[in-house]
Amino acid sequence: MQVAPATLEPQTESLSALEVESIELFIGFFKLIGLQKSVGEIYGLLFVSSRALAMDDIMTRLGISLGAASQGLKVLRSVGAVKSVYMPGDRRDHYVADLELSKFATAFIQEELKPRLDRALERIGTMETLASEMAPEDRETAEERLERLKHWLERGESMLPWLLKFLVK
Amino acid sequence: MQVAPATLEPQTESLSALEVESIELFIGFFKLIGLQKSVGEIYGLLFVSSRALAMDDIMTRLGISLGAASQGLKVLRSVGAVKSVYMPGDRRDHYVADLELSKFATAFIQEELKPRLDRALERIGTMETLASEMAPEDRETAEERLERLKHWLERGESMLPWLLKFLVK
DNA sequence: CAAGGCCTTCAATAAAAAATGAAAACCCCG
DNA sequence: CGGGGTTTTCATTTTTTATTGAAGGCCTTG
Repeated sequence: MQVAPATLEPQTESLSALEVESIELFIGFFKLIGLQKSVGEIYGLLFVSSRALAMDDIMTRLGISLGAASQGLKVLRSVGAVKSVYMPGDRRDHYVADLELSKFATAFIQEELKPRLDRALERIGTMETLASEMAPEDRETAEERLERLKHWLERGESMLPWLLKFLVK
Repeated sequence: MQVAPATLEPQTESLSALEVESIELFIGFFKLIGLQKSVGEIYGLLFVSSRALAMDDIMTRLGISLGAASQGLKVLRSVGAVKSVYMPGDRRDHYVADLELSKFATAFIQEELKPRLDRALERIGTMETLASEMAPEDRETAEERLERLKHWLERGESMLPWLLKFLVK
């Protein structure tokens, strides 16, 4: 009968100091643009890896579950932050980090920021209608403020194309 | 003896359609820059209010707790999104929304984005040292990628002053 | 300087978000 | 097709984050 290992810890092959730094860096970054920890972990690991990793490697090295790895990779693929490469003689997908960092910013701007600005501007239209039906003294305040907010949002929106151009290469 | 009200619901004076729209709009916005729901609610309410509101009013109208109102106002004061005005004959503080919307963007950039970029650039310094001690084939990959990341971050950082100038007024 | 209204704090609770892993689906290749 | 390796899905559990409200501090006022 086989004896149990000396410790009860999950046997994650330990990460190098470089990997740890990279992972922490990208966790922080990705959180900022609304992506979760496990997504940042995976990208951080791949970023400093000189070879492509299979999902299995990722789970083991990071000590995360199968589901988390699968979902994390799905997100990373969807924003183009990761691509799979063919490995002869291995049926598993292997992933490498896409180094075009601007993709994250682009995805964030186009998928988070822009839609939110559009939605807000629509909503202001609704609010202008509602405000127009109010008692005069309240109406004036509301209309002035809505106008102001609208201007500011439009200004923000007008900046996005420029911002994109600046960030992409 | 006074009879109890007919319903058991908390007697939040109901919000107008305009207020609801405003609140939803700012909840969304504030979430984007990492502020919580109750903070957005309070600002949204104040934004369309033509008179200053006491903390008590805010709690009642929004149906949130004393603590949430207090903490929400604290956050809003700290980013300058709200200011208190003096109301003769009333000991309570009364709040109005500061309409300088750019303050939110500015606070976000200076208190969230900038520090994070600085921290990331520091970290890259550490990583470069770590990379230089690696085996040649891995070292080369790591160094190239770190260089690339560094460039991109520096580029981002260089954009911040411009962005601030654009957003403020 | 005491009483009471107003506000803040913070430990406890509730709500929301993320991670887990078993079950099902999806492939290849033979 | 059929078996087995690989991946996805999703109900459950865990973790994280936000909210609550009682206790206590701070003022103002009488």
